[in-house]
Amino acid sequence: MTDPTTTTPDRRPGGRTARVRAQVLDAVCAELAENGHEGLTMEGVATRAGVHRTTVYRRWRDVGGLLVDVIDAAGEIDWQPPDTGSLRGDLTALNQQIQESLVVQPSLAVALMAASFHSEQAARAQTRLWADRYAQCEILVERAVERGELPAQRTDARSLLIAATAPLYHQLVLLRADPDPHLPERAAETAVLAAAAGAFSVRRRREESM
Amino acid sequence: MTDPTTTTPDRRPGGRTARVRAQVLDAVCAELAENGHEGLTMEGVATRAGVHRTTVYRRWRDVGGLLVDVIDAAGEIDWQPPDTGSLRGDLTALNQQIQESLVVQPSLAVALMAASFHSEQAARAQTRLWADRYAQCEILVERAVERGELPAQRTDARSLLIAATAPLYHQLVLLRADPDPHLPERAAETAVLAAAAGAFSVRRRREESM
DNA sequence: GGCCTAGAGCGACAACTGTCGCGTTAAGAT
DNA sequence: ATCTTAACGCGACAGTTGTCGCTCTAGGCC
Repeated sequence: MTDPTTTTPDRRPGGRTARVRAQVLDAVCAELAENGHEGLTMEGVATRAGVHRTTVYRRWRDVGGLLVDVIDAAGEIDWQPPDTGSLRGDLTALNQQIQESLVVQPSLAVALMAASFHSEQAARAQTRLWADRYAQCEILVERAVERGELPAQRTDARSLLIAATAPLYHQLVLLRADPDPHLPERAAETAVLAAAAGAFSVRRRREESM
Repeated sequence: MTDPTTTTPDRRPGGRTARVRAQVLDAVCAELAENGHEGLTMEGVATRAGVHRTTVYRRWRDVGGLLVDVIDAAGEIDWQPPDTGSLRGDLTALNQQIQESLVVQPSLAVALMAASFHSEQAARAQTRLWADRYAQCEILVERAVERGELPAQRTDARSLLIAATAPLYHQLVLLRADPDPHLPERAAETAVLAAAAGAFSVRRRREESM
């Protein structure tokens, strides 16, 4: 029945344990969505998951531990960057996805960001997730270069992506401005114009001091 | 001694009351700086301020109330946007100020941002402060137009400012990247290039759908 | 100087949070 | 089927947080 090559002398990750983990993580998301990151409490999660407080404390230690697990789980669902046929279209679509995730009520994304200030571990998990996503998105820039939309001169993909997406996060998360339906497109377009003007060309990296 | 025209029938804002307030607000900043937003507790503030717990609870209600007061106090110190003689220089200088405020350890700015997720009131106070600062900065753009650096065609100053500054906040606050000494200048330059390419011209506001 | 009272101090209290030791359940291996 | 023990359930516990009623101090006014 079990694979004889894999000896499991110690850990016991299946059955009840796995079920408890699933219940608890579901409960965390539900609580986050319902009460925001503020209302996320060990007690509440345990109760909603139908599990004893002590269990949650033992396995996840604190709220930060719960969030790490949730964030890591979010990183495991596979996500593909948009592919619309043009850089501007791709960035706009990407920004629209971002805007939606930040604007939807309740926003798990915002709750995770807010909550990741609570715990160093959660912050690191969050950082890892974002690094992955931005790395995945670099293909947008590569495709644009192949299509000839950007000069063959290599472009700093990451900077371009940050420039395109940062205004959304800034407006919606930090400045808490009302969502602007045109913002995704305008931010994307701004980045494309800047790229066309050579703002992200790698050659610029060599200091041309002010 | 007291001004006879100002009748103070109810409130009693002077003397001990004012002293207590000053002690408490100082204590909040000290605690924020020392233990981060995480270690900010009513108890700790009261103790450090040499004041009884109940007093803090009564006057500020909760941590959010304390932060509102601190943020509002920060808004009262008068701040002037840089004036270097060129748009690129101004934005670079602005970004350098931002980067420094975010990177310095401990960063009161980061602590306030993180903490403003705790309380709706603190978040609003924070939003007000930022709105003020960005409004003040619009003069950078006006001066650039007067100098002929930007087309006379009106430019959306706020969008330009956001585009120039957002990458800093995004990298340092949300992505938690290591500070890049060139980032302030590069982000400023990117915004200037985009502006020169017409990315923020008001005419664009009329929808040219994708 | 003396009076009035806003606001601070104080201690007691209930509610909540996190920890611990021990008994029970069921996953995994034979 | 049976055994071993990882992981969960449980109740008890100390420490912390926020509230309340009361007393006392000192600011503002005469």
